[in-house]
Amino acid sequence: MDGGRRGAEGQQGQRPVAASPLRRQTVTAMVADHIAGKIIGGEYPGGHQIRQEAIAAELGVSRIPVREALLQLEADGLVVIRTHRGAVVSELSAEDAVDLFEARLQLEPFLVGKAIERVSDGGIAEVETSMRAYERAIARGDDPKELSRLNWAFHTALLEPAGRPRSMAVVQTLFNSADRYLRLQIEPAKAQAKALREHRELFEAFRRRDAAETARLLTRHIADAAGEIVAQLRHEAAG
Amino acid sequence: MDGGRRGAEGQQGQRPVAASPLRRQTVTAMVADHIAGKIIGGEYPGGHQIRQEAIAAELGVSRIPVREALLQLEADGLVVIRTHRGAVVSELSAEDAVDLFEARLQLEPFLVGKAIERVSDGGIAEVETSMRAYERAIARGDDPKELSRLNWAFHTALLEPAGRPRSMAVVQTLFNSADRYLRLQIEPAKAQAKALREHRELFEAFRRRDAAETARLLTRHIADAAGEIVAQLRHEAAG
DNA sequence: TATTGTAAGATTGGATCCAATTCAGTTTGG
DNA sequence: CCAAACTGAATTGGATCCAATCTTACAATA
Repeated sequence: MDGGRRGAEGQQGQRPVAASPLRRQTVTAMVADHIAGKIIGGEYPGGHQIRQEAIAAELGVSRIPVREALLQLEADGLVVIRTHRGAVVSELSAEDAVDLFEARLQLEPFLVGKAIERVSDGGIAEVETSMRAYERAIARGDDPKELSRLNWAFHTALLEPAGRPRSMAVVQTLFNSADRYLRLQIEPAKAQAKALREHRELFEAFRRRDAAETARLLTRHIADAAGEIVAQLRHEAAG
Repeated sequence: MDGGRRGAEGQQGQRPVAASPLRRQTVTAMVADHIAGKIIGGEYPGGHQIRQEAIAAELGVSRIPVREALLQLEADGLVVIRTHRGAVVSELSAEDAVDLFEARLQLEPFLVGKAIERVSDGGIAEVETSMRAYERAIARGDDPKELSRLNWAFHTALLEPAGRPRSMAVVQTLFNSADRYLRLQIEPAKAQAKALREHRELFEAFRRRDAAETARLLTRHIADAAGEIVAQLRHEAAG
């Protein structure tokens, strides 16, 4: 969800402790997180015009960090900037969704295979941890934004052991660009139960270090989500 | 090579013609192109510190557009920015090269397959055009930067008909990040002859709309380049 | 009426100036 | 003699102000 924004050096310990434990955060990074949150949370829908002055006033900063934040968000695929016309929350056509998901389908199964080749027991434990966190969040009925974050954390845990940071960054961007549309699909209880079951199957195969099976499950997992999102987008476009 | 920088609305007709044909270019875009050129051309080697003030003075602009240009270049993978520490031309380890090229190996053969499904006769003609432009440039002995640009134009022509702009953007970024290291490999006459032969084979298979063969050739083409670059990087790291 | 031209307001792009952080060299205390 | 603390310049991050561009509404003309 974060996209690797720099500036935050760790958790943000809210309280003003003495000898403040490194809560250094550049204003640009704060603004970027703020806007990204609104977009991912659906508060700024696709097509929404983002006015620099409005954001600046809202956060009590100047327009400079807002502009630089928008540039980063454009790199993450969340907004589109046109010269002298400002930033608009990027919209996703059905074709774009197919585009993004098929790219993920090429990359993620491959990466998970590499991950299984190299993963340590600790890495497997981390996958289990993030899976359980996701399950707990569903049980608690957490909001979609949090669910999305944890869903992505699970995917990250699966792929991270591959040791391919550049590919991971690409996959992250692809995910970010479609993320908020997945939110609609992940809400219904039925879809949640399905995602949960698929995550468990994935983890089981991963734990057994069964590369072929894991790749197959991951492919199906992504393709399923893609199918539903594309159907939804086509439906919206028609209606 | 461009990465889709905005601001240029067409060719830049140098002369100050009456009714100037839309030579509008934002300063940020100019600066970004300038720095990108230096990096790709090898003038700024990996690890080189980029000082905002120096660039600003050199181009006679303020530091604001320089900073924003650097943000765009970071998205293109050409520089790395660390808070309060400025931008450094990104370096490529052998592991990074493997990372980048294997990602391309997942995406490009897939995309060329899609391209063949959908390509028109005009699209095939464009591939031939860009291939011939590359051949002429080699015959003329053009500089490595120009060769790199034309090599990429050929790849673009092969993949563009797939109609997958998001995937294309990803591939472009992956290419940009390794591009300038390929320069070293592309210079020797022997390597040039090989690249040229492979391009011809690719075009032939593409023209026949032989998806399987084209994908196979493209895979080998990319893998070959990857192998040489990785070997070179390992050599440098050792020596 | 449809189209073109024009002017005012809104909005973004860029320059200049100030603040915060980093870094290199030096000093100080052990 | 070395490590830690300090001091200054160098450098980046951010605020304020000005310029360039776009948008919208309205008027003029065919």
